[in-house]
Amino acid sequence: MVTIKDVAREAKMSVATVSRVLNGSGPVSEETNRLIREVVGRMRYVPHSGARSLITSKTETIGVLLPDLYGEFFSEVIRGMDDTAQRNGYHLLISRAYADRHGIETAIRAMRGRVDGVVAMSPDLDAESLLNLPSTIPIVLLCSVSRGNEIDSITIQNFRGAREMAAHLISLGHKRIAIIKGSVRNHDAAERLRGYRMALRDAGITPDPLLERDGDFTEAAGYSAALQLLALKKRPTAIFAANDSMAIGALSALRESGIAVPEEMAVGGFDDIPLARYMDPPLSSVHVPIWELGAKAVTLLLHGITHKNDHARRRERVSTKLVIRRSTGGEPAERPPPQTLNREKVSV
Amino acid sequence: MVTIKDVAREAKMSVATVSRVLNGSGPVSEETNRLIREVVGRMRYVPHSGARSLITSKTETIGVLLPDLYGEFFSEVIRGMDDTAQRNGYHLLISRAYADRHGIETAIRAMRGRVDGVVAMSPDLDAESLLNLPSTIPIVLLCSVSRGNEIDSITIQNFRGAREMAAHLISLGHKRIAIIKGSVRNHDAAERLRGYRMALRDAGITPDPLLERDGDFTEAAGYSAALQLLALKKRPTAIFAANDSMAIGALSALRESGIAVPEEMAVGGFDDIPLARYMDPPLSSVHVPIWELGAKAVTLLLHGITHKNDHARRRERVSTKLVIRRSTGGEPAERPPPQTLNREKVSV
DNA sequence: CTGAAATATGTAATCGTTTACATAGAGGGC
DNA sequence: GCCCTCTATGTAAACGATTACATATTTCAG
Repeated sequence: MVTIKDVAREAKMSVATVSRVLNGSGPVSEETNRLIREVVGRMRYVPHSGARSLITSKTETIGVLLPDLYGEFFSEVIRGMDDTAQRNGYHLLISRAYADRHGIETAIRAMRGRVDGVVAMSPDLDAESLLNLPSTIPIVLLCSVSRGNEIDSITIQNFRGAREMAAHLISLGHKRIAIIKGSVRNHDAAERLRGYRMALRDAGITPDPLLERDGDFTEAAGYSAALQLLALKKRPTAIFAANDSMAIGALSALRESGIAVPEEMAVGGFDDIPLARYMDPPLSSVHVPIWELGAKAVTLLLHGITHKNDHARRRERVSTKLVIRRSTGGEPAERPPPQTLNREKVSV
Repeated sequence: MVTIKDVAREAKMSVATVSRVLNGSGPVSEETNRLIREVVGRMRYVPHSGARSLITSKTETIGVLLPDLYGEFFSEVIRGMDDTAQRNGYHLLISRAYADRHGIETAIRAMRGRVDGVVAMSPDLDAESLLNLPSTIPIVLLCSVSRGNEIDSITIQNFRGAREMAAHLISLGHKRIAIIKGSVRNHDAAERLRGYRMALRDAGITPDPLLERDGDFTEAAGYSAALQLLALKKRPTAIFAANDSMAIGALSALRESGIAVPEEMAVGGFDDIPLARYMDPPLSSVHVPIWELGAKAVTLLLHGITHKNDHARRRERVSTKLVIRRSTGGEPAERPPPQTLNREKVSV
C-alpha cells in the first residue's frame, strides 16, 4: 500500500508538504501543489484514515447500536442517519446488540477508538440505568429516555399518537375498543398503551383488562390476538394494534373469520408503513416520520461531538400524525395513488 | 482517556507487559497477570482500537456498500452480515453509495484504513466495469457479477426462481401471462425477466411485448402496471410481478377494479417477504433466503481477508424456492399460522 | 540597503498500540 | 561450576499520518 512517505519520496518533497497539500493547511506554492497532486493521482495514494484519526483524535465515524429490528423501520431509520452523517462527512459503524445495559456497555467499549459518538437505540425499559455509563464520548438515546437528564434522547410522540387514534375510534361511536399491545418492557409499547388508556378515560370509558391483549410487534402476534378477541363473550367493536405489522396480522385473522372491516370491526395501526395503504381495506394508522428520527438523532449527536460533550442535554420528540383510511371506517383521506414514487427500490 | 501507558505507570510495569497480559501473548507471571487486570478494571481502561489497527494493520471491520434499499431486504441482509461478522469478531461499517462505478470507487477509497474488506451491492448492470478497481483489499459483489473472474460474487438464483414461478402459472393452464418488470439496468430484474421468457418458450408460448410492463420495484409501480394490463384489449389471465411489493400494488389495483384473484387473474410475486402470507389472498411468491445472502457474502469476504486476497475467486448463488399460496390458485401450502415467530420485533 | 514580515519547506515529536530484540535471573544437566 | 534453556520483563522501533517549530528564501517598507 502506498503511504504518504512514498508520495513524498517520489515528489522529492517532505511528508509535511504532502500533508499540507492534501489538507489545504499551511502555505504551498502553486507549482508544488500541482506536482504533488499529480504524483498522488499517479500513485493512487489514498490517506490512511486510521493513522490520521490516531493523531487528530477524530474518527469521523459515529457508532450506531441497534436491537434486532425488522423491515421498514430499520431501513428507514438508518437512511435518516446515513444521509445526515454523510452530509457532515461522517461514516456509520453499525452494530446490533442486546438491548440491555450490559449489551450496550460492551458494545460501546468495543467501539472505543473507532467512533466519535454513539447513537444507541434501546427501547428496553431499563435503558434508564444507562445514565451512569462510564463514557466520555457523546451518546444519544433513540426511542428511550434515561432517568435524569444526563443523556440526550430522541423519541416518538407515542403517547399523543396513540391517544389520537383511540380518540378517533371513540369519535366514530366505538365503546369497546381493544388494544393489541407491543412487547413488554418496550418503551414505545408502554407509551402507546398509556395513550390508549388516557383516551378511554377522557371519554369516560373504563379500560377493560380483557381488551388489552399481549403482543410482540409481529404479524403472527396480531393474528392470534385478534382470534382471541373474537372468542370473547363480549367482543370489542374496534381493535387498535400497537403497530402496523400486528394490525395486518389482525386483518388477516378477521378476514378468515368472515368479519367485515370496518363494519363489524374497525382496525387501526401505528407506524404507517408504506404498505398500510395497500391493505384491504387500506389501514388507518399513526404516521411516524422514521427518517427524521434517524436524522435528528445524528444531528443531536454531532452537536454533542462539536461541543465535546460539554453541552446542555436535550430531549427531542418527533411528532406523529393520524392517517385515516378505510379500516376504521373514517373518511378515506387518500387512495393508493398511481403516483410514481421516486424510490428506486432494489429487489426487496 | 486512559491509555496503556497510564495503566503501566499505575501498575509499575512496562507497557509491553500490560499489552502481553491483555492479548495473552508472551509469558507473564500469575501475579503480574492479576495485578494488571486489577488495575485495568479499576481504571476502566479500554484499548484504543484505532491505534491497535495501525500497527497490526487489521481493523477487524468490514465495509458494506449499499444502494438505496428498502424494507425487509435491507434489514435482513444486514442481519445476515452482522451475525456472521460478529461471530468472527468483526464490525460493520455501512455506507450507502450510488450504485455506479464512480460512486462505488469513491466510497471504497473513503474506507481505506478503516476496513479490511468490502461487500459491495451494486445491482446496476455496469457493475461489470468494477472489475478493474484499483483495489488491493478483498471485495465481494452482492447481487451482481463482474465480467471476468476477478471478483468474488454472490447472487440470487433469479433465473431459476422466475422460471419456476412462470412454469407454475403455465401448469395451471394460463397462456397469457404478464410480467411487471423490475428496474431497468438492475441485474436481478434482468435475470428474472430472462427466467420468465425462458419458461414461456419452454411451453411453446411466444412472449408478447405488450404483456411486459415496466416497473421499478415499488408498490405504486405494481399498482399502475396492473391497471394498464386491465386496459388491454386482450387481457392476461395471470400476472407475475418481479417482486412482492409490486405484486401487492397489483393486488390492490385488481381489488379496486373488482377483479377476483385468482379466479379472474392469478398473481405471483418474488422475494416472499414476511407479509406475503398475510395478503388477501395470500401471495404466492419465490422465496429468497436474504439472511443467507448477507451471511455468505461476509463468509466469502472473510475467506478473502484470511488469504490476503490471494485466493481462487468464487461465484456463489443462493437458491430460491417456490412458495405457492392462494393468489395463484395453487394448493395453499400453508395458512397464516399462529405460530409464535421468535422475532422480537421492536416498534417497526 | 536593512531588517521585519511573509512565504515555502523541512525536521521531528506525537497519537496509542504491538512486537522484535535485549536483558536478567532461575533452574537444571553434566 | 559452566552453559544452556526458560521465564519474566523492559526498551525502543515501528505503524501512517498531523503539526509545532525551525529554517531558508523572498518581498518590501522605510
